[in-house]
Amino acid sequence: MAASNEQIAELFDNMGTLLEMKGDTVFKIRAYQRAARTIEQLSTSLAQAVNNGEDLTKIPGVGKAISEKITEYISTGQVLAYEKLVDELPTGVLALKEIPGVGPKMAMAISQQLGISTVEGVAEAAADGRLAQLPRMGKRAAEGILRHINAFKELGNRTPIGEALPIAEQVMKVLCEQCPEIDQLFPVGSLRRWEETIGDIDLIGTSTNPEAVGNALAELPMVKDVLVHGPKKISVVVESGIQIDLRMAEPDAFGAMLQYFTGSQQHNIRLRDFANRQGLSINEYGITNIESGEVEEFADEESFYARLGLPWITPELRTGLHELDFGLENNLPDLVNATHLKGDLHLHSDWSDGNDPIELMVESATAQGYEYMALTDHSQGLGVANGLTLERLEEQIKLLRDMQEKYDISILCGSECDIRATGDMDFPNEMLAKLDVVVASVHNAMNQDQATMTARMIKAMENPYVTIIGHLTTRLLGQREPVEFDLEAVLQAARDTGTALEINASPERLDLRDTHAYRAREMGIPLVINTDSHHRNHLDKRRFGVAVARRAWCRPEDILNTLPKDLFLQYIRTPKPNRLSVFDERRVGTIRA
DNA sequence: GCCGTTTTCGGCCCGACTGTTTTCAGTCG
Repeated sequence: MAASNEQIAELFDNMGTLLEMKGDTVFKIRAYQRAARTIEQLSTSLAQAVNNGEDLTKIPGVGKAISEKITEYISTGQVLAYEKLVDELPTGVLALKEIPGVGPKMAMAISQQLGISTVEGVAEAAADGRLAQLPRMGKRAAEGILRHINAFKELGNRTPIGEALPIAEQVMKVLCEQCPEIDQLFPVGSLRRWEETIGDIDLIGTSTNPEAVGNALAELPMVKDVLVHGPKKISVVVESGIQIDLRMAEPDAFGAMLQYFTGSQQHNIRLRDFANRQGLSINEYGITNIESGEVEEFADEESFYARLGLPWITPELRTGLHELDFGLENNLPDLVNATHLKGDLHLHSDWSDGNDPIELMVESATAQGYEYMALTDHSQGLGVANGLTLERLEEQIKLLRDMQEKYDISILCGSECDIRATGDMDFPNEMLAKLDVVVASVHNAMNQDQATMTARMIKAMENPYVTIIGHLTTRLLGQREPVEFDLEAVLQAARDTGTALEINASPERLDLRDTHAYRAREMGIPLVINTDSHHRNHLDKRRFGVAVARRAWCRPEDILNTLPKDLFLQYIRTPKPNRLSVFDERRVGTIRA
């Protein structure tokens, strides 16, 4: 199994940390960290790039040295310079840095002076007083670390956006009720960028009485711990274990504050570097002319970016990878949003494992303003989900055709049909031919090796009746790893066969993920944003799928279910792969970076 | 270690907060 981009990114992350522990120059450390962040966001496989003999130094932040290390890792499975560093430093020291509040310096001190190499060991040393004996440590600092270890155990590192966003919305609502003097209050950070997982919930706001807002947050009933309580910044932990940071800003300088706290860190570093070259320096309060020392304030982000000669950049694109270059050329795409969607093509009813009767699902789709929807209950093979037999599916089709006359929305007959372990579909083609939409999904035999799984997926796409592949990788965020398959080969088959791929908006899936969707878009594969709703209230989870599409730089014309009804029906009624022409006609060019 | 509309050498984002400190290092984002 070739090294994945994630593994390579982790290696360079660790490399940076180890160099920091060793006391190497900060710029070298940053170079490794920057390369790690960039590699995480690549939409193509580095292993494949190396095998194709591509020039890796074209990747921003990757120069000669890092390029050689990537090649070494992919061809030999290790990097000698890294192994050497690991040997030089105390064992287990990397694990200690995982504790929030413990950085490289403290990890080294704990490791060298106390001989501790595990998180549990640190907890013991914090409890028995040894930790407090270290230089620049004390009782309070040791207590803080113990608290962090306990919180870390409870929740792990990051929270899926589907859990974090409702908490943020609830806290903001209660805070606004308690403090009527709040003028503005926004989520920022990874939440505003719609990342799939969230570290902390970051909020910023303006108020005529900012201190009162901070105090009110500390006093909220759901707050179980206050970590930091300064005049401008407050950090608390709420019951679910997630941390909330609140910063209060001056209204006249809100634009700079909003920009700064939205990040990402890499975006901000590149933006500040860009500003420096214009003789300007950026901080969260405004833009300073380095020569004159004059500070300009900005009430909104548009004017802030405009001062630097850039268009406003939507938060989903602020990764620090290509967005500044595209902005400079005024080439940023007009991204898809929820109002562009004209239908949802993956919905379950209580005929299989959904919660609600068909009528309620139809009404819910109508309430979203959709022109069409597909009911796609599970197929017979998925017994645990009460999958439909051939007979029940026939019955459902007849029912749906009869129901149609009562509704304006087009009700399409569909199935979420299992892709069997062999790559065969769970229903015979004679049955599939009677359906308008077939979403083909993997639900079992997920441990197949890469070659078998790849062949299985491609075989499914070669079926003339398969409209869409559902949740391609089958991952569950934080719970189940994606299945192993050759992404590039599968994407190529999707394009060749005229099979659409789903962006499953269910926040525990988000599958395709952003980088995969980015690559699929580049290859001209029709993408469908579906909610996979099992409840009438789940259709508005589309916002999570829309966010994935936006992070993948998708315009409305890159998304199949933005097609108006007539064109969409024309698409599904045209045989594969010729139906692609209906999709392609709307797309003028492709954004490549 | 990376990079170039000042540069192939000499720069490299910026500030808040904490705890242990009499001026600041470490961590975080």
